[in-house]
Amino acid sequence: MIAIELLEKYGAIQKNFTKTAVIFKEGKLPAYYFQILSGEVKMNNYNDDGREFIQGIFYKNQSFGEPPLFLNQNYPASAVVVEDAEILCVPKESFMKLLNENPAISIKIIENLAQRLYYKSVMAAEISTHEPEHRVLRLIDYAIANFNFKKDSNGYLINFTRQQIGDLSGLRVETVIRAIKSLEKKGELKIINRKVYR
Amino acid sequence: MIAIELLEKYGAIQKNFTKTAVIFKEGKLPAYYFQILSGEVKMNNYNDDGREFIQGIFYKNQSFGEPPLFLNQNYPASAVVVEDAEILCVPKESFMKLLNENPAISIKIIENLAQRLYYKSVMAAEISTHEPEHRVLRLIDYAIANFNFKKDSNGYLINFTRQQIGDLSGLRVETVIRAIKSLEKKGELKIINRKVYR
DNA sequence: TTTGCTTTATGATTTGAGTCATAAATGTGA
DNA sequence: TCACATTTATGACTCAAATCATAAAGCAAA
Repeated sequence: MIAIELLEKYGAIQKNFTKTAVIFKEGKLPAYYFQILSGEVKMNNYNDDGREFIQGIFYKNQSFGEPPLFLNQNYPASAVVVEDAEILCVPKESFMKLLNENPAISIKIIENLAQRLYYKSVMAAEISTHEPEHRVLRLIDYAIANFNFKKDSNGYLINFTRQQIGDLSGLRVETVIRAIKSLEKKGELKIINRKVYR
Repeated sequence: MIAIELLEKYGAIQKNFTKTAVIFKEGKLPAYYFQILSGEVKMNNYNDDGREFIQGIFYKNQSFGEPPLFLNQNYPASAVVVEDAEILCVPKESFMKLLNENPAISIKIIENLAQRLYYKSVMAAEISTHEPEHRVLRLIDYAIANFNFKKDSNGYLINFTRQQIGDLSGLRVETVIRAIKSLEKKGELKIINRKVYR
């Protein structure tokens, strides 16, 4: 997260998007640095038969879509608004200027990218070698550690739908539902009127 | 890749490792920045029943294992020598000093991490939503674009064993062998005395 | 409050990658 | 050159997750 004043100094403009709006499309060239002021954004892919994979979900104060920006490559995934969002957009050229003139920001960016790589590494190993229950549990634990899920007397409320968990972990909804039920039986998590707690 | 002279200025020492040596273990805290002078290194995980997943393979002039270094987190995977390797190691503290005193290097690091995130994004989507042939082909194409595989009249020689392709794409050897055979039939690649060309 | 959409849920069936067994070709080191 | 490990290869069988079908609960908006 970069200070809003700094972004504004480099020509950031605010854009507002409503639910389901597409911020950018897979395959397009990046033109902006994006930082979320409010709302929720996901990055996703679709395979040939329309099956979705969610690369990540991003919230207030988080940025997204930087890697292709730094590499001058096409976006490997699309960005879609999940909850109405206000987003600061800094044009590529001025963002690069910002970086060059503010070395401390580079370190922030490095930490941010490192964090996301870490997540991808863990999930890659999960997805390719572990069974569904393990995958679901790991995803939930990662989400607790990284998103600000609310904690109450039942534990952390996992603010994902079963479908989202599936799309993040490469499983089908039904499989996620069954995995969650089974994990509940094993005492790994709780289901209280359809909401998942851990 | 950071200039060797610069690394030496910040106290880099060279260590030599032989095939199968473990440079660091999953779960340990990072203490060094590593850059390869010669040889080949893989980063990998094992799941509970001993199945391997290869996070990435690294060659001359490449660095590896930085994300946890920047985050003060445990390594999410181990680093194992694939071909005898000479490696420059810079102690964490002096590497951080190097970064602070050389802002241009930060940009390099950012580009490097961005590149790896890009790969992980593509492979994550592949692994979780595509069939084996697609996964194998994408991995091969990525490898051609990023490693210096040799090109001759038959095309690029894919310098991976079937097992390595499997461990990188989350498939079993037999499945990879069958996928490659089928891709050959479809004309997507060639097999010339057991070697894969594309 | 009615209508329609999303989310959770469950059972039956299918299927494709994993598993197992086996072997030949190749490479490596003693 | 011999012994052993690695890599590629193929066929038969298994099984777990995907698929398909269906439905009820919840929610959102008209």
